[in-house]
Amino acid sequence: MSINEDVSVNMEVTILKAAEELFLAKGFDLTSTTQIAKKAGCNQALIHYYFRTKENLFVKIFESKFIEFFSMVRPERIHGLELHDKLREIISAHITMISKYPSLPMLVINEITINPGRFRKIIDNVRIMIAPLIMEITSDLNRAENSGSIRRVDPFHLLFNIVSLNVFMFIARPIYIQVMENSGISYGEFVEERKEQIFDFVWNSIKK
Amino acid sequence: MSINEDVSVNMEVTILKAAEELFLAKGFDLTSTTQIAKKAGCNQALIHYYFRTKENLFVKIFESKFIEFFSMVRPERIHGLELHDKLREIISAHITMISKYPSLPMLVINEITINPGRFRKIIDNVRIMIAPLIMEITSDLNRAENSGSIRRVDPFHLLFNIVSLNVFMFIARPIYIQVMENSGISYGEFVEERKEQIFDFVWNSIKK
DNA sequence: ATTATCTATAGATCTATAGATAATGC
DNA sequence: ATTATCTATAGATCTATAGATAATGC
Repeated sequence: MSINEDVSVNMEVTILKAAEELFLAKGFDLTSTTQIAKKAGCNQALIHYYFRTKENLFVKIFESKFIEFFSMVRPERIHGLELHDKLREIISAHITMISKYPSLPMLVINEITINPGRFRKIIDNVRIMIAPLIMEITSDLNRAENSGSIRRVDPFHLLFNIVSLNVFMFIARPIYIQVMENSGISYGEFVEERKEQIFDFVWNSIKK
Repeated sequence: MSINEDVSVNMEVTILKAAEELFLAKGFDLTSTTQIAKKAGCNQALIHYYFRTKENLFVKIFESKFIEFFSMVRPERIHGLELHDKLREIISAHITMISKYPSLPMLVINEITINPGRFRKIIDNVRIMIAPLIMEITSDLNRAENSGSIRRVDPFHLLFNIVSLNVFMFIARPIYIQVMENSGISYGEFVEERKEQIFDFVWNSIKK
């Protein structure tokens, strides 16, 4: 049960790891400092010694995961590509990125539902980080449209479609697992399959 | 605050209404019987008099919403239609259906995440209810494929795509509202717009 | 000396029940 | 008499803090 048996390691870090695991799996409200302490292998008071409040600990983890998550977005890598390859690359990279923290989308949505405003700062940052990507795609779409290689599409709806397709499978994972339980195909295989399927679906929809 | 000032009305029903509103908005764990009692305008013990446990009350509401939700699926209405119109109709009806309880998808996913197995019975029912719809769509797709009006598509992935597109906007509603807050377009308008956009996106993807 | 860790506990929930009182149906 | 509603409270959390003890760095 305890995350780290090696006493020589910093207990502050051990607590962070234990808390991360629990917060990602169950969210803020359903995780207790008692559970975190048990998993980290210390007593509950030590958590407050290092982080003062449960909220502090949560925000620390939440922000660091968020930054790590969005720092995976590397728009440079896709710069020179054709629209076709660029979209394939974006979809695949986005799904790979979420795969690393499959419960993060759900956590973000839940926490924003429970406490909108708490993450305004974070949302603003995300908006700033993804703005250039959106601008680039928009102008790519316009160019492709004018050259006649794709039909006329609304960039906002196209991006919303892609995000819906990419994220939903992670949100619905527990249902998928229950419904598909003896279908012989694992969840990881399904995710890989979706990368191609989603790209094909998107590309067939916009190409002329 | 209290849901029903009319004393002549059955308090059992008033409690159910108050509980429904709170459970749908915040889920099982974040709703307390104390809050339900406050909203219903009675004391907390009365809830246990009528429903014995909080869990009983929750399951009662959850199951009734689930049944109401899926009873809106009326596959007869789309029977005679061409694939093109049938898909348009299914997408529009599905979105309308969710619009009535926009927080239900989130609730279902959260509860299944927290307690998989608790809703096995319900999931089995859903599987049985939607099976004929899936069969029908599958054979329609095969027919359209053979007649050359659409390209070859995997029915499972197509349906998963449609569900992703239809449901995600409701799941992500709190984020959408925060991000789009002064964009001038209301959430309801956005949902209406999505009905057309999703259908066009889907149809363009599969048509030949 | 300072920092890390523990024990103990206050104060705030929350669910569920026991038992008293009020309202209703014969 | 029966059913509906209330008050009071037990017992189980949970977060946060105070204060004691153990470990570490000079």
